[in-house]
Amino acid sequence: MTNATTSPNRKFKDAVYDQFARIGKAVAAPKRLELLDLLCQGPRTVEALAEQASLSVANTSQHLQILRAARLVDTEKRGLYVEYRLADDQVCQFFHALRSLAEDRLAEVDRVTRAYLNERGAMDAVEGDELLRRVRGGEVTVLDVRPAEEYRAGHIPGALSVPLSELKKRIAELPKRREIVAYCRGPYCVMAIEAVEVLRKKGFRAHRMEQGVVDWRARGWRVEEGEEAAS
Amino acid sequence: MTNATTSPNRKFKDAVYDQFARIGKAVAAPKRLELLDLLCQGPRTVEALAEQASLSVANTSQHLQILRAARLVDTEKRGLYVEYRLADDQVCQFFHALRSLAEDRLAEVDRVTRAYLNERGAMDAVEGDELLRRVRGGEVTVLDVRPAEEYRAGHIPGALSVPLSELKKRIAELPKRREIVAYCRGPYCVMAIEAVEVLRKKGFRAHRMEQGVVDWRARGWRVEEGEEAAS
DNA sequence: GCACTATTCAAGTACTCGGTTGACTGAATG
DNA sequence: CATTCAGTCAACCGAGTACTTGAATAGTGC
Repeated sequence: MTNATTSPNRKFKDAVYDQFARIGKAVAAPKRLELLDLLCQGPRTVEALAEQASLSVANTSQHLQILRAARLVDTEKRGLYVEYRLADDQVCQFFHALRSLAEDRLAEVDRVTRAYLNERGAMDAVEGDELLRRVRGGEVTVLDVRPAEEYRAGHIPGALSVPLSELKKRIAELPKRREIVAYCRGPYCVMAIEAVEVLRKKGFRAHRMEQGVVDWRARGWRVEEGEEAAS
Repeated sequence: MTNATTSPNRKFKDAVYDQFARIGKAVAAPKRLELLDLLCQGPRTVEALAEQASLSVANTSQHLQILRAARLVDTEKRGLYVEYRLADDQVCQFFHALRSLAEDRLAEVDRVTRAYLNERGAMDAVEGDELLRRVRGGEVTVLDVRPAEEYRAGHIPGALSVPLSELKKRIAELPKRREIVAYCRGPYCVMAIEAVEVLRKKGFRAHRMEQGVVDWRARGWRVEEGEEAAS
């Protein structure tokens, strides 16, 4: 079949697919996918990434260097810190293509999330597009419960920034009568779930929106940057 | 930081990213990417895949089972053979997203292909969109040099099926005056390159089109199926 | 039944990968 | 100038992976 000395065609193909596999290998580890997901929300330091992905700093650094070797992320030295960011918007899109491929093809993804939501006490069914419509129409108070930096890097127009960690302190600021919709990083981020739990306990009418800023942007809708208007 | 007993949030996230990584792991091996690429052209038996990817049958079977476990491919028993096919069109799209990410981000891909083309004797620069326009306009004779089954599974409208293996025999069928454009599986498939070499040696005006059927379809253009009209 | 074929399974080996630990670099800060 | 802090590097271990070889499991045709 293939003779002992591999043909130049074969060599070429092997070389090309080896290159493609560099991308594949980079996204073959769950923790690297988690890091990519976080970086889709905006740039971050190694330490921040390590904490948010529950990794040691050394380990995080190594994963990031693998991602950098695959040219998926870039670094920038900012004073004492090293800031990691996605190398290109295409990377974020690719991550989301991978994610939705997994959602569509692997029934386990759905199973796992359902199990988790059940365990947390039967979250109501997400209302999907109807909820999005009301958010867009400004019919509800929209809460961005992510850390303030991520809000600054981009948020849904009109959303208030109330990081989950500050929610209890600042709960008095929120309008009691109006319906509240909380969102965070996306469908697999649990901050909005917790926020809704807190809000409901205090008597608010609160819902969780699965979509994050990235999904919002993917639909071609406008994303606002910077601080919110002074209240 | 994270206490000994991992929080349920962490467990959930780990479980979710583990699932995503199943897709990642599936595309982490160059040979599996090559198999996926081949399957993008149409269904095939294990043996055919093994031969075209220069793998042993047993090894091919194992790779295919990994792809199947990730739900990227499906099997169908056809008499004595097992036919493997992509589980969904989304898989093909995902493969192409990965490929173009690699092309855009990894300079090595370009370097490797240039080196190969040079070695083969300075292929002329591909003319890209201008060539595509002429192909669409029917201004040239279009040659599909892939094996006949692949032609049948889908080809560029109006293209003639002349598998590379039969080209020398059937070269008399081709119109001598008209310009010929040959295509095969895509930019990293070498059959069209070889076809053009043969044609030029025989005095034809021949060019290679980088794009394959998949790229054609990705642009939203019509793809024809089945045999060519009797000549 | 029998031989034949396409594919899969099982076991073994060399290699790679993820993660830990601890030392190291290089830029502020006292 | 020593200290502190963010991040990286190096060495190591256990688990996993790609590929080979040889046996086992279907279907087909006689």
